[in-house]
Amino acid sequence: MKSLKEQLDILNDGVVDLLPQEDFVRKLEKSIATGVPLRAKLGLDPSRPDIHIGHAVVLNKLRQFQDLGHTVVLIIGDFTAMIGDPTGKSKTRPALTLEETRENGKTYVAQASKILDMSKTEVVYNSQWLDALSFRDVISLAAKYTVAQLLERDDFTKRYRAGEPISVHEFLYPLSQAYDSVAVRSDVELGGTDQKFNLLVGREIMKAYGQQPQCILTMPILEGTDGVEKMSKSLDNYIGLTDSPKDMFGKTMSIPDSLIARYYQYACFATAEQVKKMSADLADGSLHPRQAKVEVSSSIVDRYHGSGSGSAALAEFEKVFVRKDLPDEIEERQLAGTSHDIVSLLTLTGMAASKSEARRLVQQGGVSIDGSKIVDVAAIVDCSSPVILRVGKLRFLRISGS
RNA sequence: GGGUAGGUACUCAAGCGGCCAACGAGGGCAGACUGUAAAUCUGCUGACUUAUGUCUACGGAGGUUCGAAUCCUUCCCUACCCA
Repeated sequence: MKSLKEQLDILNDGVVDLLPQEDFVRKLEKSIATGVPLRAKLGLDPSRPDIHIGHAVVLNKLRQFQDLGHTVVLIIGDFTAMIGDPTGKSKTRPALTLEETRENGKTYVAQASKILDMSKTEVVYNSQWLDALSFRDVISLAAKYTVAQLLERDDFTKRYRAGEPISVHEFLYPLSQAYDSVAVRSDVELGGTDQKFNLLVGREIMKAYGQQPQCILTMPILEGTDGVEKMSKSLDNYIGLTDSPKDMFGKTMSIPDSLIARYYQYACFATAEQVKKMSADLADGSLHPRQAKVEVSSSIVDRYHGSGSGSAALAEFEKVFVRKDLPDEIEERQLAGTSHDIVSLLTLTGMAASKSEARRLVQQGGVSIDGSKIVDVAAIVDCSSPVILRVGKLRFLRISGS
């Protein structure tokens, strides 16, 4: 096992908060002395099963814990997902069935295993203990925290001031997450900076249940490919762990320059030194931003698709966007009939959502067949032999009629 | 329980009897420029056989009117104040 200082250096790297530091030092000392690994907790929301590289920021940190010999406890929030939306943001997020949450949980864990060492990972479902609580238990849990304390949470404060609704179960949400910490006897809970409040509630509640309170560790929230909003699937600015090498590469290339170093630091396995060097080189102009992005993109692709796949993705990228060639692989589509007007072709293939949209695309010059732009809305396309339909810059389809 | 202010397209937000498929902003899409960047600029952004056309839409259901997102009734939902 590494020394206290070595561990602290590694674990503090890149974090926003690790609180309280003294407490954490004490826990580490004890772990080193007794040889008992720390239990690092992460709660996962299985309402959406796809992990993106934004989630990976925290998972990377967990991996460091594992590499130092500690244990990771992944909690699948199946109970909470059954109840529904805790953020109040989307009123429509449907409550999931138990089966769905289990299924999502599995997918989630499978994706997480691309980063974590599963031999040092415990996976548990929080319905296991939350389902078992009686109403009396819930009240006694709720009695351990006050409304004023809950209202301290940033988004509650804002919504309350703005006169927006806050449901009681939303108050219960941080409490149940905190109870998870009690149930798994967490030593340290990780999360994005937006989780800070919830993690701290865990600390308080653990004390109230007579346990040693957990420490909390927060990691930055990675911005999505738009460079502004946090990465999320619903904003469609995410890079998924299961994205194809091509997409992964392309999406990473499209991030704004200001994010390059951040992605290098948090999405790749870059050391603090390397990040520093890249930032400096970018700043003094010795490294072209595009080149830096190529490095970051390849590194990300390599990481999730195996080494070598990054350079393959780069080659493909150069081909399509620099030399304007067609991509290697184009999705194929069989259609009945050998000639269609362009509008039906676009809607039949799903390249446009409606005929109006299809017309718009054509009128704006966004549609081409075999490389030549279609300008006439009423154009008839002969597809007795396969043709390449292109919409916008990125969407290709090979169509053959029959 | 009482009072007040509200519920408009993906989001925010105008409109308050015909000129409203509904101002504006954001987002999205397409085009120009580029490093597939970002920023910027231009256009589009309910659907339908593209038609000075039809249909569907302004919380739900009814009603008044030649005509309603706009007026009335009622129901549902939200916040705030009072109890």
